[in-house]
Amino acid sequence: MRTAEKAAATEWPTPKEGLGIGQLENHLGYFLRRLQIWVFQDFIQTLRPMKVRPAQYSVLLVIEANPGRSQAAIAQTLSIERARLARLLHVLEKRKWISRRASASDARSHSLYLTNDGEKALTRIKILAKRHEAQLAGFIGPRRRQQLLDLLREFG
Amino acid sequence: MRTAEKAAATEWPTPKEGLGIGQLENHLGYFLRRLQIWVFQDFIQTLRPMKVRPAQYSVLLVIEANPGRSQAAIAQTLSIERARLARLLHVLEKRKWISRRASASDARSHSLYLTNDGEKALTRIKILAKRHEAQLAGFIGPRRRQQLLDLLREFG
DNA sequence: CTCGATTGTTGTCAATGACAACATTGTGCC
DNA sequence: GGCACAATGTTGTCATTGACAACAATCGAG
Repeated sequence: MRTAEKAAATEWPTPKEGLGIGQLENHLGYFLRRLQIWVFQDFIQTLRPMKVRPAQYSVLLVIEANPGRSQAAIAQTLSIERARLARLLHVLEKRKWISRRASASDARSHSLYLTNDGEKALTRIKILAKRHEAQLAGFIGPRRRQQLLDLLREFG
Repeated sequence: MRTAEKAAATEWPTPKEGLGIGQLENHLGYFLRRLQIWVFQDFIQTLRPMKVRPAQYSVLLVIEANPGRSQAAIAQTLSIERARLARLLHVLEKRKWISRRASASDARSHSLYLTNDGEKALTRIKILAKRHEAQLAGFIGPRRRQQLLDLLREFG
């Protein structure tokens, strides 16, 4: 039993082609990262016509879903640092996709909105994002994609 | 039916506390990245006593599982660029954890091995890594962790 | 042998996350 | 009202990571 335990814990199948990954097989983070990299790569490629990166896209969607909120609120929602969000917004503002207005209730904060240009752009962006999601479903299978989404969504 | 479709596609629950994330709810990449960041953060924190980062850890495990292989083979296995792996190995070599020997069959390539120090360090590293994985199971639940692992492992 | 491919290395650039400092403004407390 | 402390947005800096290009040395096919 002791030897069986040891064997079960240390032996890993070495595929004929390529190398084995050893105990990485037991690490969720490894596979999580590999898939995440694939997903982001595909997203960047698919969204290249609009030159939108994942972080920018997430900011646009959250502003769309919560117009008029402050940068701090957006940053907290997306777990982005305020400093980083400020720079992201600077780019989006230069592209005329968002506008910062002075908040009526708090002179420190800015209220964030999509501009008309931003809404138009987001419409096109969403079409590409949908295509990306379809490609992802093709890569890992629609069923597995939904299972992963359900599992991960529960503690966003 | 048309209105129902539209409602199902555009309305999102806005939680009482915090902001909604809009159509990000439908993007696997978003949740994938959030969990991956949590996992890596916890890994880095837990492994801090050994000052090992995820990439270094993965390299050590793959060398352990495939001693004597070339940098190109390791890089391909982990989908790391040769350039990046070279710099990673420089650090590991300075810490006396790995050794590069001239390959007998190919003068261009190096054969990679763990040193005795490297094996000893890896033993301690694995203990911390196991602790990290336990913490992850505590965070998302052991059952969900296993489900995610099974789902993700199928197309490493 | 010659030409193209492979291997390891170095340099550079962009994106990202982390931290610190700062001016401005809000809030709680006396 | 006045004061200390917190929050907000901004800028600067640093480290990590991935991507790409160039290079010398070497291999392999023809």
